[in-house]
Amino acid sequence: MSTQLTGPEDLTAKARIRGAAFALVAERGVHATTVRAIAQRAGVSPALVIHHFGSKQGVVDAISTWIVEYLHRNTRELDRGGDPAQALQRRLVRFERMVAEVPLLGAYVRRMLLDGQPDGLDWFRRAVDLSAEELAHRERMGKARPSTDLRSEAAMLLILGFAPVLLGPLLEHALDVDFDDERSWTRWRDAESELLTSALYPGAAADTP
Amino acid sequence: MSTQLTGPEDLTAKARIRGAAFALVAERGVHATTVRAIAQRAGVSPALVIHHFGSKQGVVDAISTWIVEYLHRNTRELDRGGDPAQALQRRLVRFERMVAEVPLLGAYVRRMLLDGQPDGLDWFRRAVDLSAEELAHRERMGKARPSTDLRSEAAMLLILGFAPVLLGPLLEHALDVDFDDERSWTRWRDAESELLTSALYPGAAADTP
DNA sequence: CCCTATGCTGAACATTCGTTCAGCTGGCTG
DNA sequence: CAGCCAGCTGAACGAATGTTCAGCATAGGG
Repeated sequence: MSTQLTGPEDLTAKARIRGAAFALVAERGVHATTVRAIAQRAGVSPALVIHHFGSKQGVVDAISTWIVEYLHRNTRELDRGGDPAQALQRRLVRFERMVAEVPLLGAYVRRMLLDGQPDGLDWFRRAVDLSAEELAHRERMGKARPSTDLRSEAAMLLILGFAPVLLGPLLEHALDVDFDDERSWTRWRDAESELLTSALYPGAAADTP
Repeated sequence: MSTQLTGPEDLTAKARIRGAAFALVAERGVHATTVRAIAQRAGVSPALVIHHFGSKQGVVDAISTWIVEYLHRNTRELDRGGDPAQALQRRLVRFERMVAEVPLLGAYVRRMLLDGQPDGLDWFRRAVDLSAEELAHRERMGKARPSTDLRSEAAMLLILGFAPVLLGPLLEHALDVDFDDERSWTRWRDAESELLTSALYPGAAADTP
C-alpha cells in the first residue's frame, strides 16, 4: 500500500504522457490543456499522445479513472475493519497525506469536484455517506448530540474538513496562510475542533450570520 | 435599489453582448466561451463583439467588473448603518435573493471564486473581513463565545453560509436537493443554525472526524 | 536471415479560434 | 441637402487546435 502514484519502473512514454497531462489539467483545466503541450512536457511527439490514448478526450478519461482508482485504493481499505467511528478520520488524514505527497493532486481533485464531473460528484456523495454513517455511530455512542438533519450536518463536517483542499486558494488568500505549510493545516484543524466541541452561539434563537 | 441586472431600456446590442457573454461564461467557463458563440447568442456579428469591447478579454473583464460592481452595490449599502451585528446576516440574505433572482449568477460567482481570479479572491477576502468583524461584535455583546482563532472560525461561518452557492452542484447531488427550491435553502440554514447553537461534540477531546 | 509488430516521428490535414478591415447603413448635425 | 459619424456586417487573415498518415527505427520470433 503506497501513496505513490508512479513507481520508478512506470516511466514508459505512456506513463510520462499521463503524468504530463495530469499536471497540465490540474494547473490549467481540461480545455486549456493542449495535446501539443502534453507532448512537449512528456518529451514526446503530439502524434504519440493520440497513438496511445486515441484522442485528447482519451487522455482526459484515462487520467480521471486513474486518479479515482488511486483515491479509492488508498481510502477504501480504511473503511472496513477496525472501529467505524474512526473510519472517516483516518480517511481524512490519509487524504491530507496524499494531497501533501502527490504534487498537484489537490488542484486536480478540486477541479474534478468543482467542474461537476460525474466522477467527482459520486466520489463526494460517497464521502457524505460515510460521514453520515460515522456521525450516526457517534450519536449512538453518546459522543455526539442528536442531529435533526443528520445528513446535512455530516455534509458540513465534510466541507469543513475538506475546505483546505476544496477551497484552498480562497482560504489561503483570505487567511494569509499557505497549505503547503503543515502548520496551516493544524491551525485550521484546531479552529474546526473548537467550533464543533463548543457551541459558537450558546444562546437560543436561530440567528445565524 | 434593485436586484435586477438590466432594465428594459438597457437592451442595446452592447448590453445584449454582455448578457450573452455572462451566460456563456457562467455555463461553460471563459476558455470554452468563443467570440462567435457570444455573437450568435446576442444576435450579432462576431466583429461587433470586438468592436464594442476591443477583444475577447475585454468582454471578460467588462463582465467581471460589471458583476463585482453589481454585487457591491447590492451588499455594501447593507453594511453601514443600523446594527452591525446583523450586517452579515442581511448580506447573506441579500446574496441569496440575488442568486435566486438572477439566473446563472450563482454559477458565475462560483466560477469567479473558484477559478482563482484576483477579483474573486479579493471579494471573498473582504467577505471574511466582514464576517470576522461581525463575529467579534457578537463576542463583545456576549452573544458568541470567545474564539481562539476568530478569523478561521469566521471563514468557516462564511463557507457554511455560502456553501449552497460555492459548492452548489456538489451538495445538490450529495443531499438530493435542488437549490432552485426555496425549501432546500431553509433546510440547509436550519442545519447550520443547529450546528452553531448546539455543540456537535459536547465531550472533550479534539477528536474531529 | 527475413519479417513482422511495436514504438515513435515529421509533415500535413481540416477546422476553429481571435482579430482585422473595407465598406454598408441610417439618423443626426451643420 | 450635404456631410458625417456611430453602429454594424461579411469576408478574410494568420495562428493554433485535434487528428491523420506514411514511414522510420528497432527488437524479437520464425
